[in-house]
Amino acid sequence: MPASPPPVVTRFAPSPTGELHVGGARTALFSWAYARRHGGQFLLRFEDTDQKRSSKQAEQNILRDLHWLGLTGDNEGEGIPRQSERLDLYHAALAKLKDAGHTYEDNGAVRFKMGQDVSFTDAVYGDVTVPGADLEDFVIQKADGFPTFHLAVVVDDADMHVTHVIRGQEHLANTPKHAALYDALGKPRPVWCHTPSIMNPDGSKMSKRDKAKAARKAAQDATLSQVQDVDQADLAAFLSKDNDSNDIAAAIATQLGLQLPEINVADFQHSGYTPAVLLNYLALLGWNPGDDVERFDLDFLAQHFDFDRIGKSNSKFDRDKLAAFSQDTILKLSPEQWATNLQAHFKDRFPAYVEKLGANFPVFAAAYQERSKTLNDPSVLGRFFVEAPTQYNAKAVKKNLNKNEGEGLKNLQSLRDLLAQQTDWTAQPLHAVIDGAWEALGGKNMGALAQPLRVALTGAAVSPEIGPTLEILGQTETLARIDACLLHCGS
RNA sequence: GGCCCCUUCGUCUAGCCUGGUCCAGGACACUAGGUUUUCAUCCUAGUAACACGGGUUCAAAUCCCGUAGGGGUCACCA
Repeated sequence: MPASPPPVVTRFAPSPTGELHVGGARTALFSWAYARRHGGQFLLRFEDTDQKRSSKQAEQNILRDLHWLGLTGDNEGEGIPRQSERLDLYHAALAKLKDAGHTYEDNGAVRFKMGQDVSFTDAVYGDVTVPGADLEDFVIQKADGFPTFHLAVVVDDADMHVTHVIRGQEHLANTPKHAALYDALGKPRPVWCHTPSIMNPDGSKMSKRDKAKAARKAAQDATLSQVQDVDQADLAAFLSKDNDSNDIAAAIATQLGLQLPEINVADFQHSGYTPAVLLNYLALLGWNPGDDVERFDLDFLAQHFDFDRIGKSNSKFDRDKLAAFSQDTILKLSPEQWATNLQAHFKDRFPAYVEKLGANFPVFAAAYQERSKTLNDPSVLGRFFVEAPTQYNAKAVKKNLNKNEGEGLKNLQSLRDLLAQQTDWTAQPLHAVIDGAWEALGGKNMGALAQPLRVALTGAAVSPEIGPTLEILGQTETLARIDACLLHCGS
């Protein structure tokens, strides 16, 4: 009887040196999906052999973001392994390699001898052969006694019975080393699957340093010499590229009113994208199910994901398309669900709106369901609901108020009187009032009334439907804004 | 620079393995028109790509070679 193949085991093994970025998230997603597809296990592990840069905080943040995405490791229950806590394992492996004559010391570090040609098969890039002459002896144990990444991954993956290693393409060149290590250790090699990189629209690699880069450039362009809450020395260090602190980048962005590029999963959450949308878009960056299917969920991926449809070339991250996906899912939500989601997000991000809008929040939400690409959009588009206009767009005033000898202003004045008498301040009747007034005026276009009103209420000519807009604002505020506008714009 | 990898509309991609059904399909973006009280939604239509040069073949986006461009890697980082 032939031995049945070992159960599929994949893993996501980030180094806890920073936030989870989209590239990592996609790797995790692919690993998760492959394991699910084959009824296997998806494991997590922290690769913290870099003692200087690793932190527990980073571990927590990565886990938080993974969970937000809906990806959980099957070994979280028993505790996620940390390489720093498995030194015995590496030392044992090292001893074995040493005994077999595979290693030699080099200034306190230990190197592994290469020399033979190495061949392996990658699930995406196919057969790879590297001549021994191109392979250098490499360090497997640092002078501090810690294993290097190369030794640790191999030992851990073997120990955890990982059958499929899915990781970024930058590891392709490391793979001959890993293959040689598996062989020397007498362990079966896993299937390697290297994924292409995710790039910025300008073609550069999307990296966690992009935020620092953008902030630095903006600070230099603005010849910024001081930043609130940032120490002078730290700022100087940041500006001279001595560090890439995201905190400093964020402080600069706040001071300059700059929008930093979204790179990390948390950035996209912050910007008002939902996990389902991010995951869907990310999956499509480098993989596709064939056919012309683009919109799908985790279940679909768990049923259809496979390596053979992963592309070989790098792809650029297209925010417009992400936004379109997001808008699409918002449109498909029931009004109740949308209002619930939006309120939860606003409580967290824009509490002032929740406070000010009060019971009107669902009306506010409904007004912006068709107008939002993200959960953040209503905070920008609907700012006038919480802040009265302080100035009026000149073009809008000219077109909607002043034109035809102040026709708009006159209409606004008569509308004000009608609205002042209104008792039922809800969208439907309010709409009816304007509708009636328009007919009474014998106008051919309701805009003759609605547009002057919009200018008065928002300072410009854009708002949701006029009925809900009035309802949300409330009678007192509406009248006050009309008066302010008449005073300001009426000559 | 050495070694390795990649190259279809502006972008993500289908098609390539198993040449003909591809004067190349979908999506996002863009443009035009329609619906509409503004914006948006929605509907309709449209622009737009096989990097280049050689082969092989009756026939090439698909196979082969070369060139160019892009990416990765060459750490006691992962």
